[in-house]
Amino acid sequence: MGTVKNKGNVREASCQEELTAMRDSIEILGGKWKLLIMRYLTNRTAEHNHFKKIQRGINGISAKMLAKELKDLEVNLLVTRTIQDTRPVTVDYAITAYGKSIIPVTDMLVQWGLNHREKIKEEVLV
Amino acid sequence: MGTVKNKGNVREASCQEELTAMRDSIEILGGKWKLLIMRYLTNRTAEHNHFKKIQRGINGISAKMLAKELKDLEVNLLVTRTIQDTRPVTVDYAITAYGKSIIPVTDMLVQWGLNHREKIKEEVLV
DNA sequence: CTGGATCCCTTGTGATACTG
DNA sequence: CAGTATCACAAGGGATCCAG
Repeated sequence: MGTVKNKGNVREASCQEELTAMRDSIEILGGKWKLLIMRYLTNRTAEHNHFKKIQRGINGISAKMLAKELKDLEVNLLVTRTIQDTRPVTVDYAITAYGKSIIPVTDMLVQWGLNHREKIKEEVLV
Repeated sequence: MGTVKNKGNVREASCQEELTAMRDSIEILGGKWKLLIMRYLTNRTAEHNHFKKIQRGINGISAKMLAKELKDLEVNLLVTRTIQDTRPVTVDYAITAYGKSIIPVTDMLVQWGLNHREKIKEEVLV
């Protein structure tokens, strides 16, 4: 992609583009919680996920953090926020169609994490 | 995977395992730089990559950060560190066979980042 | 060139208390 | 229940100087 000058430069250019793209991804999805939240929501698209439920589902996250992270995700069109007309009030969060585009990312991270745990075991034995 | 008690619990258990696995991944690969470094190195397995060269390749990273991140990656067996017998001394870094296991992860992030940029364009037009 | 040491500012994150 | 406000601290990260 992009302007192709010659064999030597093509690769250079695309590598830099790759790094830039990764920077974007990391900026939006980075940090300790966002991908966990996204994964949690993708695993429960069938249910209503209100604030407290999500907080209980993601071990260790504080209300403050969860609120902030959800807001960020909403701004980036990855989740929706819906105020339910209940008493007391609840707010449901759901992953958007676009938000589902990050499933491959979390899939890879889940796999890698599981694999890494195996790797560590091996290393200890060796 | 894991112990299967009944239909209802299976999904619960595996979901928590997924989140735990992701936490591991995020802990090891998280932050602003590590995945960029890994990507940089995977794109240049054929070459010798010494410290300064990497720093130049990854826009904006300071020597302090690069040194720290490379050390972390080395501890986790993702990169190797080789002191070259040159004058003045240079040190080469290379991705390990195991380190290549994160290529799928960075691939997904690159793709997502590129895709996201398109998405943003669309949104602006709408 | 590599990269440790130091200083310092910014940001992330947690704890707690509080409001609608 | 949802979410904000506040305080407080740890971690992230930049700049600079310096030594092997």
